[in-house]
Amino acid sequence: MTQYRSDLIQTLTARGFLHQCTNLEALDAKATSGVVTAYVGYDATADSLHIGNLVSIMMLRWLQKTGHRPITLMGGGTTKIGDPSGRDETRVLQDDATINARIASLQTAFGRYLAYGTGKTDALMVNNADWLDGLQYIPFLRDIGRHFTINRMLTMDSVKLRLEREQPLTFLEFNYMILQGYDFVELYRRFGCTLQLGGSDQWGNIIQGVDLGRRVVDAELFGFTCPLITTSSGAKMGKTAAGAVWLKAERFSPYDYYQFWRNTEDGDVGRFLKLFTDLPLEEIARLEKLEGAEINDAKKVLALEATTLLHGAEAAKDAAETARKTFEQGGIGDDLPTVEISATELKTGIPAWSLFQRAGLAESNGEARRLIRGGGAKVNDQKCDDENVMVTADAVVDGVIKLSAGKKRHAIVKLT
RNA sequence: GGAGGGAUGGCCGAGCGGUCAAUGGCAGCAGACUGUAAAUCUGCCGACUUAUGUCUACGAAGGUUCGAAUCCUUCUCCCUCCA
Repeated sequence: MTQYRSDLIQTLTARGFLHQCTNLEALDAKATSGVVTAYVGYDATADSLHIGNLVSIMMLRWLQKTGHRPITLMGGGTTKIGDPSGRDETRVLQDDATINARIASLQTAFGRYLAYGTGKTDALMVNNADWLDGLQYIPFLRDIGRHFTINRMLTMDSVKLRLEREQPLTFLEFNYMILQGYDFVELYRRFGCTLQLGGSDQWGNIIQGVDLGRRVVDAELFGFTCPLITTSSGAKMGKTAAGAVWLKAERFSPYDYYQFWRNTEDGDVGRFLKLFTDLPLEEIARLEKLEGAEINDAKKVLALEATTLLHGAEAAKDAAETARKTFEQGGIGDDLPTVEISATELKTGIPAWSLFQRAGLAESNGEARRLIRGGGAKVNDQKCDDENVMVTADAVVDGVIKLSAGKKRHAIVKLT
């Protein structure tokens, strides 16, 4: 492997973050000689970040750890346009209020990974609505628009794919890459930002910014992308039973988050440890050597470390403990999802199917019935094969009833 | 502006008057095997206290018919060709 001089590039490459870079040698040299300011843009497409955003956040984290300054750019302006990259359809347009509420909600997650402040390497939070909202059409076209050729834009993947698939691409969306390019230049002007990080799908957009920088401000800007993270079986990461893996605790509990990492496929453990934890590479190398059932230990480390980063040591430990109790001892952990049922209601008895639905283990009563018929349901670890059986106060053990759907999904019913 | 074609369940995609809650594939859930892994095999996969029952659903609204995802009319959106 090539040796790089800067801690930054050394770390990013060794940990598997590098996919493409516009000029790696020059960036390496620059990172050796001083503080590099770099940014990643996040559009407010939801009120929480998800696992797909995590790789880029980890890149910013390493950037800061190796003595540079990260900027998290909130797409208050660009969200109003909608990035066509990787999409067959136009995104639904959101109004200002929604976008601003989402941005506010996103910001908390970043604080877990980056240290914000006013110091030399403290992270900055910036919103591109600050400069995009006030743009004037004609001056913008003349100053910035003239540097973009349609010829070039048509060759961009995001555009090309849409056209090839005969899906409509609106003029609004067509402008997205211009605005993202302009963001880069604006961040250079305001903060001396010379590097944009992002996922490999952002390469085209990033390149536009780099080109624009050379033309408009005569500066060499750098682009650096990380690979799109998929599991070794090729599935896109971040999809689970419950949908996307969100970073917000209200949408995806620390326990679920822990379990998500705990269930990593064997072949991904080493790669994920490098990308999603702070563990030193020597330690990871040791864990990677584990084979067979022992690799579960590596998965536990991965789960604990990743959860600690996002939700804190306390919550991570609780999640790990709950998982240990639930899976290794067949007991009940405190972090399991809980439903409260009144004691009087239980006295008369509740049908099993209804209980599973209310505990969130099935989305509808019908699904709960199917679960029970299929033999996947357990009450207090006893197989429940009659959907109509009444669960009464007799089932209460130590004040709770434990429900299981399959081997991995559990919930507890508490009396009130 | 003119002429054609299309819109089906989370996605892809059959069906073209009854037997259609709608073939198939993907995704998902459960079971078996395991290591809370992968692969494989099996079952399930609109809702309703489950019922040879009811309701909702094949872009939207009307209509024809004993009966419509399927036929007709209007509307909306998309695609292709011509101008």
